[in-house]
Amino acid sequence: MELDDRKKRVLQAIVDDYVATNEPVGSKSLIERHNFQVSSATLRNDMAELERLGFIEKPHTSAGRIPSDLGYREYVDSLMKIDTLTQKEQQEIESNISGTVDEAADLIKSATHTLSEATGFISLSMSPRLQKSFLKQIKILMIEPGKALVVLVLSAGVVKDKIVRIPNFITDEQMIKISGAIEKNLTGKPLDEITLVTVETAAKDTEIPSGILRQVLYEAYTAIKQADQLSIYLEGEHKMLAFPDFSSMGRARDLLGTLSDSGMVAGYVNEMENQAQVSGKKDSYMIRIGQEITLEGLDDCSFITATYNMGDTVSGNIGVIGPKRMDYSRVISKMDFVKKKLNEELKKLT
Amino acid sequence: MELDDRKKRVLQAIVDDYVATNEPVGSKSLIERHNFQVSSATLRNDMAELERLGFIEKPHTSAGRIPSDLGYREYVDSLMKIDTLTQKEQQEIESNISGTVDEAADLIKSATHTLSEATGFISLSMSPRLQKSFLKQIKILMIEPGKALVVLVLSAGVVKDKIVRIPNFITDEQMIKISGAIEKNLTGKPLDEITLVTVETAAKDTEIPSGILRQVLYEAYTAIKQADQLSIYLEGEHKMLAFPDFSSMGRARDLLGTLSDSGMVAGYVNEMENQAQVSGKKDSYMIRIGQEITLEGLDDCSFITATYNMGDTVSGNIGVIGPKRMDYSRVISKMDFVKKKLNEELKKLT
DNA sequence: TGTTGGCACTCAGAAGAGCCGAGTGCTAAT
DNA sequence: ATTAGCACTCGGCTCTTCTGAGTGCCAACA
Repeated sequence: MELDDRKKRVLQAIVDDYVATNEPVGSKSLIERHNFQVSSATLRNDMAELERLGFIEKPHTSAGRIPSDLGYREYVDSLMKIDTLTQKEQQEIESNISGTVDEAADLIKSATHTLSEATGFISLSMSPRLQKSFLKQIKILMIEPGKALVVLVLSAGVVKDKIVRIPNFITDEQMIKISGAIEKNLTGKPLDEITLVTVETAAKDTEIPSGILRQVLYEAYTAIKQADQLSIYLEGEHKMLAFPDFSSMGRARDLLGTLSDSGMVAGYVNEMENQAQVSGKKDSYMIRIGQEITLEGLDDCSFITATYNMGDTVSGNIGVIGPKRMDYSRVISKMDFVKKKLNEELKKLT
Repeated sequence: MELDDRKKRVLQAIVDDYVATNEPVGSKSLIERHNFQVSSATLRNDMAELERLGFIEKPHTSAGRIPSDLGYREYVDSLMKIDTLTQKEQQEIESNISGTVDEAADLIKSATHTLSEATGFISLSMSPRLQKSFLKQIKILMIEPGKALVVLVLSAGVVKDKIVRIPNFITDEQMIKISGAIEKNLTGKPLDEITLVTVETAAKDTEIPSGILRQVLYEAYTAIKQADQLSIYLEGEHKMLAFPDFSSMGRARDLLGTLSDSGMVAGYVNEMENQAQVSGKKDSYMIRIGQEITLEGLDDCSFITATYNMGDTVSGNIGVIGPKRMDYSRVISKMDFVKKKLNEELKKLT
């Protein structure tokens, strides 16, 4: 069922007006604000049709119409055109993201912050998926008898460390040997190709008794495996309280409650990313609207994400969560620009 | 002006009832719930007196009384008695905090989480104040030409690292020399005694050209200085939305907005800690009620903190932020127990 | 002097009535 | 297919009234 041109314009106008005013929009106000060359009665017919098709709905009999989830979906898929940012908007974002930061994590955080500031909504970032990054260096440093520090330097400028317990009687010299052997054999390997076996084989030509060795290697292995754990960072949650859409408090609580479970949110972002990969995404962004979001309490939200890249093989996500009654075009263009800048800056770190 | 015994009981009863019901409490309901051996008229006289003294107030003429900030203050200072936790409550906390964690930061986080769960309020923790910790190890590892990693191992099991830029042409051998020299001379020094001069002198007997050396040392120095930056961790913000005390949305937004500025909150916690030190605190906790809190939007909250210890010289804070209409005794006893457990576990890491 | 019963008074909040007006669907004419 | 016209709907605003918990105060009492 294809919408004719005018109906498309009507839907578009309804979304635009509703986003701008937060009031159900009626046929008459539609005529006033947009110059349709027809009468309000005609629009009423169109609106009845749009409602029958599920694109709009009315909160109650005597009110105007508001877009349904499907309506928003149609809007973002085929009706809206993405704006370009003004010089000033670009500058504001640019000046916040670029700078003299040497750690990728800081850069990503500052991009997240900028994104929340620029949109006025909740922003988030996922840490890079490091399974595909490779080990540039690995060192095991003795801290004190029984305790050592595993330091991993990964491609794309990421460093991870972990304190591990080791047998008490291992000496500095032994540890240097082990560390050297592991480093020699694992450097250059992608994280997801490193298994416990790989690690154990890596150190087999040291002449350390295998009992001792095993435990150290096991700890080194877990440190490596922990390095690619995903983490999520959220910012600007409180901004949602400013929107009338969440004035009911119960809704606000559900929303913030769900978001406080960062594991769950991270999982959901991952899912979005995966689905986009499978379906051969054509857009630079992924978007979920209202009930499409399976997280509890986000029924009145839209969730927009994009993918940033760190080197050739490693990527992560940034995203925005806002009321589904949002200016999609503005948000998407801002997110896109933030992503672009972030990619550029990340490249400089490589 | 000392309160006589009955007036004390009245104030106590008012606080208790108001905390339990969130309704202004009147003379009659006071008689019903507590067995005062006098009539409601007598209590009315007492209440008038308490109001004159500023301990209680009425929201409007025809309502009961609610405690004022001063009333709560009197309550926590001299009226309440701290409960002891039940076996079950203790176990719940214990099982969450102890465990096999090797990093102090993780331990503190899990204590914070437990604290929020146990109280139902916002909890927070400050990272340990590391100025007084001493350097156990410092290593500078080459990552690639122009880039190095400074790794600091501090007393009390804290590790910090920082990627720094260095002159391109420094060789591995040179770096090992520099690293060794710094380590030899700085190990064992408290962070706050290390200055740029200390660092520069530490490496002066390497035979590296001083131009090159200077930059590396400067970077090492900033890495050290960055290590003791305070950070704050907050959890459970959304829980506040459940309380009728914050149902006005505007208040909720102000509260969460203020809390999202972590630097500001950290500064305030610091201030509380310092004032407690100066005034020779006698309690194991610090408490600020309502308007006593200078942070914007926390007028309806109480802010309770305690100090945890990591070794002899290093300490940090944990705390709870809840509605000032809270069960102080319960919260304080829980926080105290969490702190105790946290201290025990931290000790194990040393 | 502290305590009590009694009484007039207050006032927030709930409940109900009425109105307004933006918006709708439908019909008949163009 | 479009339009004018019209009867109808109903959320939300205002206004009023009512209710009841709670108060302050006074005069009597122990």
